[in-house]
Amino acid sequence: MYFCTYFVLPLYSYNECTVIKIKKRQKYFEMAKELKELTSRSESYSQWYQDLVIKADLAENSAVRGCMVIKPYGYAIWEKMQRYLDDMFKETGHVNAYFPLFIPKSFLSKEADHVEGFAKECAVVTHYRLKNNPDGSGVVVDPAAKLEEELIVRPTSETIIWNTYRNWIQSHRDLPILCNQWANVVRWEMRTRLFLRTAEFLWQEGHTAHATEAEAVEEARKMLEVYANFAEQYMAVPVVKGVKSASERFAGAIDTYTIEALMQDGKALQSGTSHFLGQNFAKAFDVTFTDKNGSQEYVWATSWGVSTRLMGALIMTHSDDNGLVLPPKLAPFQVVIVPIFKGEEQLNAINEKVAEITAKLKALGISVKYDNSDNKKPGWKFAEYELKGVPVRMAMGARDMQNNTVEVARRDTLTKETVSLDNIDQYIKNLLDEIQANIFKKAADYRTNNTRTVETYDEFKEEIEKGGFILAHWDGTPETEELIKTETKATIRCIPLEGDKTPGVCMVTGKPSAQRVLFARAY
RNA sequence: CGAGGUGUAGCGCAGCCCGGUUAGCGCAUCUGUUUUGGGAACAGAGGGUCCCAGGUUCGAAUCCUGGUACCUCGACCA
Repeated sequence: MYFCTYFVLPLYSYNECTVIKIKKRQKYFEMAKELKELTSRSESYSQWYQDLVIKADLAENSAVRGCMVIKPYGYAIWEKMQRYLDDMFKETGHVNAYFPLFIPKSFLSKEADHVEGFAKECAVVTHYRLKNNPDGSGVVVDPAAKLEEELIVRPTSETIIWNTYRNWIQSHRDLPILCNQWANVVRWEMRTRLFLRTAEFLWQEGHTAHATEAEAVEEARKMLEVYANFAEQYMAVPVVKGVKSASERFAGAIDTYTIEALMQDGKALQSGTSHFLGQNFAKAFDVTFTDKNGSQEYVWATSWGVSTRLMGALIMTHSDDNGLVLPPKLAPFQVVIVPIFKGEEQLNAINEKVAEITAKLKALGISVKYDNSDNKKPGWKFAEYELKGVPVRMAMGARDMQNNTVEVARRDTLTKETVSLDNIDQYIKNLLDEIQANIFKKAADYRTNNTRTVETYDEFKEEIEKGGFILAHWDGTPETEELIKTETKATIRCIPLEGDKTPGVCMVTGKPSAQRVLFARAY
C-alpha cells in the first residue's frame, strides 16, 4: 500500500495512440516479470530487494558468513560513486592516506564510549601462524604463535588515526589535518543483508584535526552538505539533513550529523554520517598543540563516512518490479544499443551505422554498450538491460536504417519512441539529463507524500504503521525516545536542520519541545 | 544469538512422507539447421561427492544423530 505505480509519460508523446501501445506493452512486461522471476515489491519487499541484487548481478553471498562478493556490474556503480565523492573531497581540501587494517586491542579501550559502542562486534586476531595438524588433517592454529597483544580488525579507524596524529601535531601550524581513507572495515553483524548490513563493507572515512571548536563543527557540517549534494545530485536520492539524538549518536562523538533517506517500503535508511568529535579522541590519545599564545591545547576532531550501504539506498529508492533503475550519472553504461537484423549483411550495415552513433555519443561523454551478440534475441536483451537498469536503450533495425531513425526507450518511464538520427547525440544527452531529473523528482514526490505531521501520540501510533517519515514534537529526553521505540519500533532518525522550527509540546509527555523531530522505522 | 524453513547439474525445481534398476524435469551450455522490431523452433550431445560427517540397513537423495550454509521472522545494531 506504500507503493506508487509510476507510469509517467513524457508530455510530448502523450496521445491516444501512445496509450494503446502502452497497454500492449504492459502485457509484455507482465510476461517478462515471470521469466525474470523477480518477486514483486507488493508481495515481499525484502525478497524483491534480495532477488534484484542477485539478478541484476550486483553482488552475491560468499563462502564467508555475512560477507558479500561485489560483482563487476555492482562494483562499477561503486567505482563511480567513489570517483565523484573523491573529487568532492579533493575540492574541499582533503587528501587521501591509508592506515592499517589492524588496531592494537588496547587502543580501542582508550575512549570509553567508543569501546562500549564497538566491543560487541569486533573480529580479533590472536595468532600469527598456522601449522600442520599432527593428525594430518590440514592445518591448525599454532599455539606457540600467540600474539602478545591481540589485534582487532578495524570497525572504524579513529583510534589508530588519533594515535598517529599525536606524532603529526605539535603546533597550530600543523593544523588542520584533512585526511580521508578508502578502506574496508569489519563489524561482526548477527543478521546481514547484501549492501545494507554486511560483516565486511567498503567505505571512506575522513578524519580531520582542527585548532578550534568552531572550525571542527564547520568541517562536520560542510561534509554533511557534501554527502547531501552527492546523494541528491548524483544518486538522485532526496535526503533529510539533521542531527542525531543522544542515543543514536556515534560512539565517541559530541554530535552526529546524518542524511536520512526514505525507501519505497516506507522505512528510513541512514545513508551517511558526519561527526563532531570534540576533544574526546585528542584527550584519549593525548594529542595537543601549542597555540598562537604558546599554551598547550587539545585538538578538535571530526570524522565522516559513507559506505557501500549507499548501493542499498540507490537500489531501494528508484527500482521497480521490472528491475533496477539507475540514475544516468551512476550507471556503468548509460546507453545500450541493440541491433535487430536478418542475416549477416544487415548486421554488418547496422554495425557500421551504430559505430557512427557510438562515436558521436562518446564525444559527448556518454557511455555506450553495443550488444550485437547473436546468441540472444532482441527481446531477451530488452528484458535483460531493463533488469540491469540501463537508463536508455536504443534499438536499430532495417526499418530504422531505411528511415534514418532509431527506437529510443527510457528505463524510468518504460516508454519508447522512434526518433531521427539527426542530432541523436544531443537528443540522448538531453534525455539522460531529463531521466536524472525525473527519477529525483519521483523520489522527492514519494517522500513528500509519505512525510506526515502528527500532534498526538495516538495519532503517531496510527500513522507509523503506514510507514514513511513522521514529524512530531519530542521533549528531548532519552526516556521518552526509548518509550516510543519500545512501543512503536520507531526511532528518531534526526532532528532536522532545515524546515519548520516552531516550538510545541511533546506528543507523549506534554513537556516543551524546541522543534519537531523526524521519526520512522528504519533499516 | 532464538524460532521456523530450505540445501538434489551453472540457475530454478520435482523425487523424500511410504528406502529398491542407470536420480529426473525446465532454463542455460555445446553441435547443426532455420530464425531475429519484447525473453525463438527443431534435432542431437555433455554436465551430479543428491550440503558435510557419522549411524541404521542386504541396500540411503529418501530414515536417525550431529555439523554447516542460506532464507524469513525476532533479539541486537551508529
